[in-house]
Formats: sequence, C-alpha cells, structure tokens
Amino acid sequence: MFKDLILNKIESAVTKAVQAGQLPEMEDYQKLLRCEIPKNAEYGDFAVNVSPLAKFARKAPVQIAQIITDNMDFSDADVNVVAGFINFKLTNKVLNSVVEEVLMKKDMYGSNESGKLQKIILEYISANPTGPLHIGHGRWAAMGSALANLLKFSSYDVYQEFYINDAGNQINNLAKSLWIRVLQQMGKPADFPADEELSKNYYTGDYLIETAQNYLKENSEKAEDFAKSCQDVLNPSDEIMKEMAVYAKAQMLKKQQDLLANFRVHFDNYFSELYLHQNGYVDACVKKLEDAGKLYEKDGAVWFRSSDYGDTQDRVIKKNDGTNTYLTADIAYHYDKLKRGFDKLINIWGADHHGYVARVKASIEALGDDPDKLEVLLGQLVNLVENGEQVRMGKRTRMLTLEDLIEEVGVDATRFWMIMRNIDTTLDFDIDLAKSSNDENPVYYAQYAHARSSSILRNACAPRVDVENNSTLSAFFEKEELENLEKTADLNNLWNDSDKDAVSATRELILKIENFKDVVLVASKLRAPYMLCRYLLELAASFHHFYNCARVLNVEKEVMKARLSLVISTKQVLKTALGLIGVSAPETM
RNA sequence: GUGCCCAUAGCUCAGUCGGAUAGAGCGACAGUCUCCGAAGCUGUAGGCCGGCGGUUCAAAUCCGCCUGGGCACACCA
Repeated sequence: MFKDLILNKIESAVTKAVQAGQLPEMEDYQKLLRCEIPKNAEYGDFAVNVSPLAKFARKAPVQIAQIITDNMDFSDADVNVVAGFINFKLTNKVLNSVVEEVLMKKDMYGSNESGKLQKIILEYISANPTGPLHIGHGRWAAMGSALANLLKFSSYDVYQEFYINDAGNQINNLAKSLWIRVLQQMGKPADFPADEELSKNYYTGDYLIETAQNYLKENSEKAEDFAKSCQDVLNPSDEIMKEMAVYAKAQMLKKQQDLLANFRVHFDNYFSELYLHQNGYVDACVKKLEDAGKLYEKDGAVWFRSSDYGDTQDRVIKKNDGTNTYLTADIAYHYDKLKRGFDKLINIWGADHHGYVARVKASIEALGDDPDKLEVLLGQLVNLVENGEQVRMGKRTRMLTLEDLIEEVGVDATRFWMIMRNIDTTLDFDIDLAKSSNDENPVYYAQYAHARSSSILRNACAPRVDVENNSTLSAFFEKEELENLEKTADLNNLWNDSDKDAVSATRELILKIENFKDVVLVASKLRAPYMLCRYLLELAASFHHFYNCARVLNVEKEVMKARLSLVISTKQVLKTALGLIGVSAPETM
C-alpha cells in the first residue's frame, strides 16, 4: 500500500535527520503521523501532516516538513511542502504498477493478511423458529454475511453460526397455535381465545395455516387420532404438544433457511438451544458458576453475581419455579463457543438487547475467560418508509416480512440498502427508492459501472459495422489478445494523451483502485461493511468520469490496450467489492 | 429517573487516532447523446456540524452541562 510506503520513507528520512542533528530524538513519533488522502486533490495524492511533531522537535511545522523532505529519497513521487504538510504526487510509473497488480492478482486483489490465524465465530440473526423472519432480521442477515466475507478476505478464519432459540415458552405457544390451525384445517371447531390477554400466548398469524396443511398431508391418520383424544382444544396433551412443537419448529426453521439461502446468507452451523439443555451443558455451566462462588439464593431464586463484573445489578439464573432463564442458556452457549476454541466471539445484536452485553461478558469473566473475546455489534433498528411515511411495524398496519420485502425490491437492492448504512444509525429503508431502477437508487449506479465495463470489453472483441460503406469491419481485438494484455500492453500509453482531463481522470481512477486495499483493511478492523458500499459508489463514479473523459475503443491501438487494461482492472475490483457485500455484478442490465 | 446510541445542506447520509477551504447522493436549477451503454457526465445554488461552556497551536471530531429523538431498564424469550 502506498500509504505504508510513504510512512516508511518519512521514517527513514527522520532517522537520517536525527543522525545529522537536524531533528532531536523523538520517542514513538510514528504514532503521531498519519498518511491520508487530501480532500483537495490539488495538494497531491497523499499527504502527511507533521505538525504533531512540533512539540517534540521544538520547531515550526513548516521547518520540520522541509527537513524531512530534504532528507528523503523518493523517486516514486513528487514531494512538496505546504505549511506543515508534506504532499506526495505519485509518478505515472508507480500508478502503472497498480494496474499490473490487479491484472496479476485478479480475485485476490485487495485481500490482506491482517486477520491471520484469528479464529472468529460470528453469530447473527438467531431468530426464534416461531415465525417468518422480519425486516430487522434482514439487516443482520445482510450485514453479517457481508462482514463474514470481508473478514475472510482479510484472512480471518470465520465460522458463521445461527443460534436457534428452540426452547422455552415461545415454543409451547407455537405448538398450541399449530394445533388449533390443524384442527381448523380438519374442519373441526377450534379457535384462538377471544380474550386479548390470553391470545397473547398464541401465534395467530396466517403463516401457520400452511404449516397445518403440510402437516395434514403427511400425518392425516395421526391427526385424526389426536383430535379424537383431545379434550381441551386450548390445552392439548403432552403428546400432541410435543408432536406439534417438533413439526412446527422444523418447518419454520426450514422456511427461514430457504429464505436465507435465497438472500445469499450461508451459515456453517445452526446451533440448537434445546441441544444445550438436553446435553446438560446448561446445568454444567450453572454448576461451574456455583463452584466459583458466583451464585447465591434470594427470594427462592438463584442469582448470578454479575455486578461483581461491572453489570448494573445481579441477574436471576434460576427462577423460583426451578426453571432457567433465557440468560442461563445464553451463558452456556457462549461458554460453549469459547470451549470450541474461538479467539473472538462476534455477535450482531439488535440495540434492544444492549442490556445483555454486560451480563454475558460478566459470565465469561466469572467462568475464568477473557470477556474482551466477546465483541457485540449493536445494530440500530430498521424503519420502513413508504410513500414518504414511516410504516409502523405494529399490529394494526400490514405485516411486512423479509420475504415480502425481498420479493418486492429484489435481493441485490435489499442487500445493498441493508448494508449501506453504519450499523449504529437507525436505517430508513425507503421501499419506493429501493424498488426504483432509476438514478435515485445507488445499487444500480455501482452495478451499471460493472455492466458498462463489461460492455466495453465485449465491444472490443466484436465485429464492427461500417455505416458509411455498409460493410463489416473486423474486431479491434481477438479474445486471447485481451486475456494476455498484462503481457503486451504498455501502460505508459495511459499518460500520452494531450487531453488533461483524460489524464487526470485516469489518475483518479487508478488511485481509487489502489484505495481498495486500504478500505478492506479498515472496514475489517472496524467491522464496518458499509464502507464497502461507499467505496463502490466512489469507484463507480471514478470509472464513469473516466469513461466520459477518455475514449477506450477506436483510438490508437497501443492506447486502446493500455486503457483496456485499466477497464479490466476496474471491472475486477467492482466485481470483488460487489461480491463481498453479496450483490451481483451483472454483465448487462 | 438510570444506562446505551444518535443529532452535519430541503431529504438520506459520509467524515477511520483532533489537522489544509466540512464532503457525497437525492431533490432544485442550467448544460450534455451523428462517437465505447444518458441507469451516465459537467456546472450552479444550498452549512453557526442541535445549543452553551471547556481542553488544545488546532475541535464536526475529545470533556462537561443542556435540548430534541431512538432503544433498553423482568424470576419474558
């Protein structure tokens, strides 16, 4: 990366200056220096502000900048000093090397090794298998999968997991609800309680009707027997409950999984909460906390001393009816993750769960591990906007599921919009905009750049029509010729154009391509896939600008070869970046 | 009431460890297709970075207080 290269040059220049007595010894001064891209391109391609050194060097920033520059030997850039800034403008030769690098590394261009050896388990969505995924889940789904791609690209060893909350009361409610739907489908008198309080314990949405139909298709005889034996419709026997629970859970999970696959989200594992209970993991974990002296009894319940570890208060781990709380299973789950040998536990949680972070971290520490291994990304929620107004997800208005949304706006647009914003700002998802295939929709802007680059490459190899003579001309290039451009193209031809705009657009585009490496690195470090979206829009803009300033085809042959090399590089980076966020890179649109 | 997050152009948002004149997109206005895809490009207008203090050579950025919004404060999951 050029940024690193420049900082290295500065460091050796400083060393030289210190030896020459022009600058005093400065401890850890490197930390103060940052290589950045100037907002104003007139200053150059990169800049380093040396003002922070003024205090230690006891000199004015301009002087320091001048001393460093005088001691610098840097043939790859024009260097100049403005105030406390050292500005760098790279030579064309170095810019050529960027294009060469992309052509050589192809799919791997932009990847880095910063995450080497770190084993990460990334947990996200983790919905109850009690109904369809909603739009909020969609944000975690898109972000989580994009983050996984991104981290892998930075050489992290990423394992993606979905925690199924398939134990507890909600499942009983699901089973009861399915039973009512099954009876209804059999034509028997059955309905949810009319009382509003009581009906809260049922899933009254239509989606269980289909599940009931499927159940009857496969189990009609069994259902008849159940129906005969059932005395109280609202309180079926344990046998019926178990049957309904197992069936409903499996169906709901299957539906969720199918939808996620369609949404380009792939988990390495679906981890069942029930499994934790059934294998005694939860009890074992409670025992371990007890042995560590971190539990006590009060009011008939068992409490965990989470406040010993920074939580605002202690938490109940066993209710006075003897059953575990949700937290208990969660503690066991995270303990299990650690036992599986992961270095980092990254969770994506909705902001409404932020209160849980402290207690789960507390449990990790109480169980003798490092709480900093747990990294929770708290995501703000999604507001749906339609016709310029917020669609409340409440009971009265229509229920829009993730499936509905994807059907309405498509996978690409949904994913892009879900990832586009920083995770800690509330996302306004404007359905009308996301659906629109016009210039208001950023997804198409990025994809269009890819389609356009593809189109140029197609045209380069296609026979041409001579309108004046109504005859056919041969193509500019054979396919093989294009594939071997990195060997035959002389990239110096990028810079021969007397048109200043063409040259500066070329510079801008190449620098943007080079910037990709830095974006991947920073976005990985900050766990911020939204940066990829912003980058894509910037890269697309640079490409469109280049396209309008510099003709690629039907110019002098050597110029064509050089510019086609750049088009191929751009197309590659667009494709890689789109791939990381799970959005398709179309050849045509 | 307490804790977490947020407040930047008419709207939606960037601004990575404090640094040069605060940036995009949309919307508005004005240009631009006998030429590789006009889903594009070029230009103009638009800002007391919610308010007040503080730290600093330097604050949208850090600290304190205030205002306005979101979320959470269960022996629910």
